[in-house]
Amino acid sequence: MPPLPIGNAERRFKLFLQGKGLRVTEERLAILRAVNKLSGHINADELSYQLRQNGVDVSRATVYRTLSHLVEAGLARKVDFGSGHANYERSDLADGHHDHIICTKCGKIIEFYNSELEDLQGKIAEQHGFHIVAHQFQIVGICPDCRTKP
Amino acid sequence: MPPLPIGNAERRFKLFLQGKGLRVTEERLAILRAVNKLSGHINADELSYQLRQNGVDVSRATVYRTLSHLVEAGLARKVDFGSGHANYERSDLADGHHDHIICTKCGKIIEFYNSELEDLQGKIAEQHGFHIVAHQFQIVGICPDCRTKP
DNA sequence: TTATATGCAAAGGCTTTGCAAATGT
DNA sequence: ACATTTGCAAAGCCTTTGCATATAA
Repeated sequence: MPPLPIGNAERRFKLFLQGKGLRVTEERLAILRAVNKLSGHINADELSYQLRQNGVDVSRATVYRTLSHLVEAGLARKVDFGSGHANYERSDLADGHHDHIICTKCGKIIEFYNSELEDLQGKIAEQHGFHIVAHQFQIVGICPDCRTKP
Repeated sequence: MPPLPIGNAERRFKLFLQGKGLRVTEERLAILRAVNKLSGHINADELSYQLRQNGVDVSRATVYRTLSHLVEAGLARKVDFGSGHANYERSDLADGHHDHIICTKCGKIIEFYNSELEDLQGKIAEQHGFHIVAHQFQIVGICPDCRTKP
């Protein structure tokens, strides 16, 4: 008998909410689903718009409040590209961690995972006596496309 | 005969300004000096306040405008810790590049330089065909002090 | 002299918050 | 039933901008 499908984001979110005495609302589930469908990044405004396109009408306030919960529940990550607004990405346990390369010309964002980097992070933290919580690594550069074009 | 003291920030800034047809004003020099005295980070508001303490009265608007110039001139770096406001640090050529470890408990920020990381950055960018402009690396964790205290 | 810089105050984004109405438990 | 959530609109931040005045070149 195969194990139940674990890592189910919806169930995890419900457990998280219930565990904190918070309520499982349609709005919260809709936002979770939208985030969970993401392959890249999104900001609160885009998320609001996308939900509305799908017939779900949630206020920006609720989007912001729910995104915070998702981050706290470990189901989303907040990433800051210095653009003036926060971006969010899905953080499925199966996805694992990744970092970003950003093109300054076209704004393209590429995700990558590099195990050497993960190891190095640990070494550096250790050297300074820190207990790691997370890290953020961003490379800013010019992508192949923009290098060949004017 | 020893060489002239090179890397003089004030002279560099003047050359930068003149080269762009911009003017060398007292306000701009005062802001440059304040940034150049920094050992850590500062945001626009703190910088404004600090200048005022020293008897220099510059508006926040000018502080923002000048910080942009300093960054463009390569004399300051803008760093984003996701705190909702931008931080700036001195970027003396002699200082070289460095990254940050941030304590989530007390907010302490430690700077470090790691050559392996610099190399790795190059490798990763190359793998994706990017031409590097810069990178940002931040480790978020709990510092030794906060680990021993409650 | 003349184009640029400054300061002020207003406007702009993004995000948070207070409150009454709606809703999950 | 009742505490929590939602939506709305207002308020809060940080940052940028328009415009008249001041100033470097």
